Amino acid sequence: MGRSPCCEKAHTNKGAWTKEEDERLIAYIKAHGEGCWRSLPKAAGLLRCGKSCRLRWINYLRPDLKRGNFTEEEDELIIKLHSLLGNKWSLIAGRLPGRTDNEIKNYWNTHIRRKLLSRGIDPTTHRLMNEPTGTQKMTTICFAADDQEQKIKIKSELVETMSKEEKDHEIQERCPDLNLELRISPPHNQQNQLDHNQRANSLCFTCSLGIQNSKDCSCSSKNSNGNGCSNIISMNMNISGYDFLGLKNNGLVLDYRTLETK
DNA sequence: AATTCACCCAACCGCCCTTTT
DNA sequence: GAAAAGGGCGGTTGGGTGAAT
Repeated sequence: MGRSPCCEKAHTNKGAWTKEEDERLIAYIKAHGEGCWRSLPKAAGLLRCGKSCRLRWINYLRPDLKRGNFTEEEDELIIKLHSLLGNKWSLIAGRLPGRTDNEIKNYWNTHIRRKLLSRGIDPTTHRLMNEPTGTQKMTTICFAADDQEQKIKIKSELVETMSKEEKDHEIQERCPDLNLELRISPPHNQQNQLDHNQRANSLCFTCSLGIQNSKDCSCSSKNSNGNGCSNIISMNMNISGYDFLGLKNNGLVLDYRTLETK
Protein backbone atom coordinates (compact mmCIF):
# COMPACT_ATOMS: atom_id res chain seq x y z
CA MET A 1 0.00 0.00 0.00
CA GLY A 2 1.46 3.33 -1.06
CA ARG A 3 1.53 6.42 1.03
CA SER A 4 -0.55 9.46 0.36
CA PRO A 5 1.42 12.49 -0.81
CA CYS A 6 2.44 14.95 1.88
CA CYS A 7 0.48 17.71 0.18
CA GLU A 8 -1.62 18.51 -2.84
CA LYS A 9 1.01 19.01 -5.50
CA ALA A 10 -1.44 20.59 -7.92
CA HIS A 11 -1.99 23.63 -5.75
CA THR A 12 1.49 24.30 -4.45
CA ASN A 13 4.22 26.61 -5.60
CA LYS A 14 7.64 25.19 -6.35
CA GLY A 15 11.08 26.60 -6.88
CA ALA A 16 12.66 29.64 -5.32
CA TRP A 17 10.89 31.32 -2.46
CA THR A 18 9.75 34.90 -2.83
CA LYS A 19 10.38 37.55 -0.22
CA GLU A 20 6.69 37.65 0.58
CA GLU A 21 6.56 33.90 1.18
CA ASP A 22 9.58 34.14 3.46
CA GLU A 23 7.96 36.92 5.45
CA ARG A 24 4.74 34.96 5.82
CA LEU A 25 6.59 31.90 7.03
CA ILE A 26 8.72 33.86 9.49
CA ALA A 27 5.71 35.71 10.84
CA TYR A 28 3.75 32.52 11.28
CA ILE A 29 6.53 30.65 13.07
CA LYS A 30 7.26 33.65 15.29
CA ALA A 31 3.62 33.69 16.31
CA HIS A 32 2.96 29.96 16.59
CA GLY A 33 6.32 28.28 16.77
CA GLU A 34 7.63 25.36 14.75
CA GLY A 35 5.75 22.13 14.34
CA CYS A 36 2.90 20.54 12.40
CA TRP A 37 4.45 21.32 9.05
CA ARG A 38 1.63 19.66 7.21
CA SER A 39 -0.96 22.14 8.33
CA LEU A 40 1.38 25.12 8.47
CA PRO A 41 1.17 26.23 4.82
CA LYS A 42 -2.59 26.56 4.90
CA ALA A 43 -2.57 28.26 8.29
CA ALA A 44 0.15 30.66 7.17
CA GLY A 45 -1.52 31.35 3.86
CA LEU A 46 1.25 29.76 1.82
CA LEU A 47 0.80 27.74 -1.33
CA ARG A 48 3.66 25.48 -0.39
CA CYS A 49 4.19 21.91 0.66
CA GLY A 50 4.75 21.51 4.40
CA LYS A 51 8.06 19.87 3.75
CA SER A 52 9.11 22.78 1.63
CA CYS A 53 8.24 25.17 4.47
CA ARG A 54 10.21 23.12 6.94
CA LEU A 55 13.23 23.03 4.67
CA ARG A 56 13.08 26.74 3.95
CA TRP A 57 12.89 27.53 7.65
CA ILE A 58 15.59 25.11 8.80
CA ASN A 59 18.06 25.80 6.03
CA TYR A 60 17.57 29.47 5.40
CA LEU A 61 15.24 31.47 7.63
CA ARG A 62 16.09 30.26 11.12
CA PRO A 63 17.48 33.22 13.08
CA ASP A 64 20.34 31.26 14.66
CA LEU A 65 21.95 30.38 11.34
CA LYS A 66 25.53 31.39 10.80
CA ARG A 67 25.97 32.70 7.30
CA GLY A 68 29.23 33.14 5.51
CA ASN A 69 32.29 31.09 4.73
CA PHE A 70 33.41 28.08 6.70
CA THR A 71 36.50 28.61 8.80
CA GLU A 72 39.57 26.40 8.64
CA GLU A 73 38.63 24.97 12.05
CA GLU A 74 35.15 24.13 10.83
CA ASP A 75 36.71 22.45 7.78
CA GLU A 76 38.86 20.22 9.92
CA LEU A 77 36.03 19.44 12.29
CA ILE A 78 33.80 18.41 9.40
CA ILE A 79 36.53 16.16 8.01
CA LYS A 80 37.07 14.47 11.35
CA LEU A 81 33.38 14.07 12.06
CA HIS A 82 32.83 12.69 8.58
CA SER A 83 35.59 10.15 9.10
CA LEU A 84 33.74 9.00 12.21
CA LEU A 85 30.13 9.33 11.11
CA GLY A 86 30.14 9.12 7.33
CA ASN A 87 27.41 10.97 5.46
CA LYS A 88 25.38 11.60 8.60
CA TRP A 89 25.07 15.26 7.79
CA SER A 90 22.52 16.01 10.46
CA LEU A 91 24.78 14.55 13.15
CA ILE A 92 27.72 16.48 11.80
CA ALA A 93 25.63 19.64 11.71
CA GLY A 94 24.78 19.05 15.34
CA ARG A 95 28.42 19.72 16.21
CA LEU A 96 28.60 22.91 14.18
CA PRO A 97 26.36 25.54 15.71
CA GLY A 98 24.63 27.70 13.14
CA ARG A 99 25.32 25.34 10.26
CA THR A 100 22.72 23.15 8.61
CA ASP A 101 23.04 19.63 7.34
CA ASN A 102 22.25 20.81 3.82
CA GLU A 103 24.90 23.51 3.98
CA ILE A 104 27.52 21.10 5.25
CA LYS A 105 26.57 18.50 2.66
CA ASN A 106 26.90 21.05 -0.12
CA TYR A 107 30.16 22.34 1.30
CA TRP A 108 31.51 18.84 1.55
CA ASN A 109 30.65 18.03 -2.03
CA THR A 110 31.99 21.27 -3.47
CA HIS A 111 35.02 22.06 -1.33
CA ILE A 112 36.15 19.45 1.13
CA ARG A 113 36.03 16.52 -1.26
CA ARG A 114 38.38 18.36 -3.55
CA LYS A 115 40.57 19.41 -0.66
CA LEU A 116 40.98 15.81 0.50
CA LEU A 117 41.60 14.57 -3.02
CA SER A 118 44.33 17.17 -3.43
CA ARG A 119 45.92 15.78 -0.26
CA GLY A 120 45.75 12.31 -1.77
CA ILE A 121 43.05 11.20 0.65
CA ASP A 122 40.00 9.27 -0.42
CA PRO A 123 37.06 11.38 0.82
CA THR A 124 34.91 8.31 1.31
CA THR A 125 37.27 6.13 3.29
CA HIS A 126 39.60 8.85 4.63
CA ARG A 127 42.52 6.64 3.68
CA LEU A 128 45.50 7.58 1.60
CA MET A 129 44.64 6.76 -1.97
CA ASN A 130 47.98 5.02 -2.64
CA GLU A 131 47.63 2.87 0.47
CA PRO A 132 47.71 -0.81 -0.48
CA THR A 133 44.19 -2.18 -0.69
CA GLY A 134 45.17 -5.68 0.40
CA THR A 135 45.01 -4.77 4.06
CA GLN A 136 41.71 -2.97 3.98
CA LYS A 137 39.35 -4.26 6.59
CA MET A 138 36.54 -3.29 8.88
CA THR A 139 37.38 -0.72 11.54
CA THR A 140 36.83 -2.05 15.02
CA ILE A 141 36.97 -0.15 18.27
CA CYS A 142 38.71 -2.30 20.85
CA PHE A 143 37.75 -1.42 24.39
CA ALA A 144 40.08 -3.88 26.06
CA ALA A 145 43.42 -4.39 24.38
CA ASP A 146 44.30 -7.51 26.31
CA ASP A 147 40.95 -9.16 25.74
CA GLN A 148 41.73 -12.48 24.03
CA GLU A 149 38.22 -12.87 22.67
CA GLN A 150 38.48 -9.45 21.07
CA LYS A 151 41.84 -10.29 19.53
CA ILE A 152 40.45 -13.48 18.07
CA LYS A 153 37.53 -11.52 16.62
CA ILE A 154 39.85 -9.00 15.02
CA LYS A 155 42.11 -11.76 13.76
CA SER A 156 39.19 -13.37 12.00
CA GLU A 157 38.41 -10.10 10.22
CA LEU A 158 41.87 -9.72 8.75
CA VAL A 159 42.32 -10.70 5.16
CA GLU A 160 43.37 -14.19 4.24
CA THR A 161 46.38 -13.01 2.28
CA MET A 162 48.11 -11.67 5.37
CA SER A 163 50.77 -13.75 7.04
CA LYS A 164 50.56 -14.67 10.71
CA GLU A 165 53.21 -12.07 11.53
CA GLU A 166 51.28 -9.42 9.66
CA LYS A 167 48.10 -10.33 11.46
CA ASP A 168 49.81 -10.24 14.86
CA HIS A 169 51.36 -6.92 14.00
CA GLU A 170 47.98 -5.62 12.90
CA ILE A 171 46.44 -6.62 16.21
CA GLN A 172 49.27 -4.92 18.07
CA GLU A 173 48.70 -1.86 15.94
CA ARG A 174 44.96 -1.76 16.39
CA CYS A 175 44.40 -2.23 20.03
CA PRO A 176 46.99 0.19 21.41
CA ASP A 177 45.74 2.72 18.91
CA LEU A 178 42.33 2.44 20.40
CA ASN A 179 43.51 2.62 23.97
CA LEU A 180 42.76 6.30 24.00
CA GLU A 181 43.30 6.68 27.70
CA LEU A 182 46.96 5.78 27.39
CA ARG A 183 47.63 7.89 24.36
CA ILE A 184 45.86 11.12 25.08
CA SER A 185 45.90 11.38 28.81
CA PRO A 186 48.32 13.65 30.65
CA PRO A 187 51.44 12.06 32.15
CA HIS A 188 50.85 9.37 34.72
CA ASN A 189 51.71 11.54 37.75
CA GLN A 190 49.18 14.12 36.64
CA GLN A 191 46.70 11.37 36.08
CA ASN A 192 46.87 10.38 39.70
CA GLN A 193 46.09 13.89 40.77
CA LEU A 194 42.77 13.93 39.04
CA ASP A 195 40.21 15.43 41.27
CA HIS A 196 37.82 12.88 42.60
CA ASN A 197 34.93 15.09 41.55
CA GLN A 198 36.16 15.14 37.98
CA ARG A 199 36.19 11.39 37.92
CA ALA A 200 32.71 11.37 39.29
CA ASN A 201 31.55 13.38 36.31
CA SER A 202 33.25 11.28 33.66
CA LEU A 203 31.52 8.91 31.30
CA CYS A 204 32.75 5.76 29.69
CA PHE A 205 33.06 5.67 25.92
CA THR A 206 29.86 3.72 25.39
CA CYS A 207 27.91 6.22 27.45
CA SER A 208 29.51 9.07 25.53
CA LEU A 209 28.10 7.48 22.43
CA GLY A 210 24.71 7.51 24.03
CA ILE A 211 24.64 3.75 24.61
CA GLN A 212 23.91 3.66 28.28
CA ASN A 213 23.57 0.50 30.29
CA SER A 214 25.11 -1.56 27.52
CA LYS A 215 27.28 -4.55 28.34
CA ASP A 216 30.32 -2.50 27.33
CA CYS A 217 29.48 0.23 29.78
CA SER A 218 31.82 0.19 32.69
CA CYS A 219 30.62 3.33 34.44
CA SER A 220 28.68 1.56 37.10
CA SER A 221 31.19 -1.15 37.90
CA LYS A 222 34.36 0.80 38.53
CA ASN A 223 33.50 3.46 41.06
CA SER A 224 31.82 3.34 44.35
CA ASN A 225 29.65 6.24 43.26
CA GLY A 226 28.83 4.43 40.04
CA ASN A 227 30.39 6.93 37.67
CA GLY A 228 34.07 6.14 37.18
CA CYS A 229 35.30 4.05 34.28
CA SER A 230 38.41 2.51 32.74
CA ASN A 231 37.56 3.88 29.33
CA ILE A 232 37.49 7.51 30.37
CA ILE A 233 37.88 9.55 27.26
CA SER A 234 36.02 12.78 27.43
CA MET A 235 37.21 13.91 30.83
CA ASN A 236 40.84 12.93 30.47
CA MET A 237 41.22 14.57 27.12
CA ASN A 238 39.43 17.58 28.34
CA ILE A 239 42.29 18.28 30.71
CA SER A 240 44.47 19.34 27.85
CA GLY A 241 41.65 21.30 26.28
CA TYR A 242 41.30 19.02 23.28
CA ASP A 243 38.46 16.68 22.59
CA PHE A 244 38.96 13.20 21.20
CA LEU A 245 38.87 14.54 17.67
CA GLY A 246 42.04 16.38 18.52
CA LEU A 247 40.34 19.74 18.35
CA LYS A 248 40.61 22.47 20.87
CA ASN A 249 37.40 22.43 22.83
CA ASN A 250 37.69 25.35 25.22
CA GLY A 251 36.92 23.09 28.11
CA LEU A 252 33.77 21.63 26.60
CA VAL A 253 33.41 17.89 26.55
CA LEU A 254 32.32 16.24 23.34
CA ASP A 255 29.32 14.24 24.33
CA TYR A 256 27.92 12.21 21.47
CA ARG A 257 24.46 12.36 22.91
CA THR A 258 24.42 16.03 21.92
CA LEU A 259 24.88 15.05 18.30
CA GLU A 260 21.27 14.05 18.23
CA THR A 261 20.02 17.48 19.18
CA LYS A 262 19.80 20.18 16.56
C1' DA B 1 29.99 41.04 -26.88
C1' DA B 2 28.48 36.38 -27.15
C1' DT B 3 28.90 31.80 -25.90
C1' DT B 4 30.40 27.99 -23.21
C1' DC B 5 31.77 25.91 -19.09
C1' DA B 6 32.22 25.07 -14.24
C1' DC B 7 30.76 25.87 -9.87
C1' DC B 8 27.62 26.79 -6.10
C1' DC B 9 23.68 26.10 -3.40
C1' DA B 10 18.64 26.27 -2.62
C1' DA B 11 15.16 23.25 -3.26
C1' DC B 12 13.03 18.93 -4.46
C1' DC B 13 12.36 13.88 -4.27
C1' DG B 14 11.88 9.58 -2.35
C1' DC B 15 12.81 6.69 1.27
C1' DC B 16 13.05 5.56 6.17
C1' DC B 17 11.90 5.90 11.00
C1' DT B 18 8.87 7.11 14.73
C1' DT B 19 4.52 8.21 16.51
C1' DT B 20 -0.33 8.02 16.41
C1' DT B 21 -4.70 5.88 15.48
C1' DG C 1 -0.13 -5.65 15.35
C1' DA C 2 -1.14 -3.03 11.16
C1' DA C 3 -1.82 1.04 8.73
C1' DA C 4 -1.51 5.88 8.29
C1' DA C 5 0.52 10.23 9.26
C1' DG C 6 4.20 13.17 10.19
C1' DG C 7 8.81 14.41 10.32
C1' DG C 8 13.58 13.86 9.11
C1' DC C 9 17.42 12.58 6.24
C1' DG C 10 20.55 11.93 2.29
C1' DG C 11 20.97 12.06 -2.64
C1' DT C 12 20.09 14.61 -6.61
C1' DT C 13 18.66 18.35 -9.61
C1' DG C 14 18.42 22.67 -11.86
C1' DG C 15 18.81 27.64 -12.00
C1' DG C 16 21.85 31.47 -11.16
C1' DT C 17 26.38 33.38 -11.55
C1' DG C 18 31.03 34.31 -12.68
C1' DA C 19 35.18 32.90 -15.24
C1' DA C 20 37.19 31.44 -19.44
C1' DT C 21 37.33 31.32 -24.32
